[in-house]
Amino acid sequence: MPYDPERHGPQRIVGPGFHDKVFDVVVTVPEGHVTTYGDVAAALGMRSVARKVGHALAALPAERDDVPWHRVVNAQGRISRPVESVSGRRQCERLEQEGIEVGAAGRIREFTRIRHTFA
DNA sequence: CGGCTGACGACCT
DNA sequence: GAGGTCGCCAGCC
Repeated sequence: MPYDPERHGPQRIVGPGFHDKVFDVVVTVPEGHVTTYGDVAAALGMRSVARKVGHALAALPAERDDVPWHRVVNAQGRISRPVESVSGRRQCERLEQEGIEVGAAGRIREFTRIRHTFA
């Protein structure tokens, strides 16, 4: 069982430290492009924390709607959530909204071409 | 303080 | 390509 406000109390609004750094990096991903959890982690100087990048985005507060979380996918060029899930469908929508096509099983079309790296 | 948990990734069959 | 294994480590109990 993941987070349950009924049992664990109010959710932390703004994640300290690491979460904010993740958000700062993701904000720089240009529209029409995508990046990966691993690339974001590498941009932070910690290639090994790709999983934590995902965790940080999962905890993205609603008021941080300036963060283009939907442009972050996994290294296989797929969205890392079931397409049938609520967040999965919303990610597909927002991607296609800016011209990025999402194929079966959440596969990003032209992934290698539109992939953004932080050089 | 110690254990658990993953919006992951690299490797191997 | 499609699975399974193992390592990773910041937050949260």
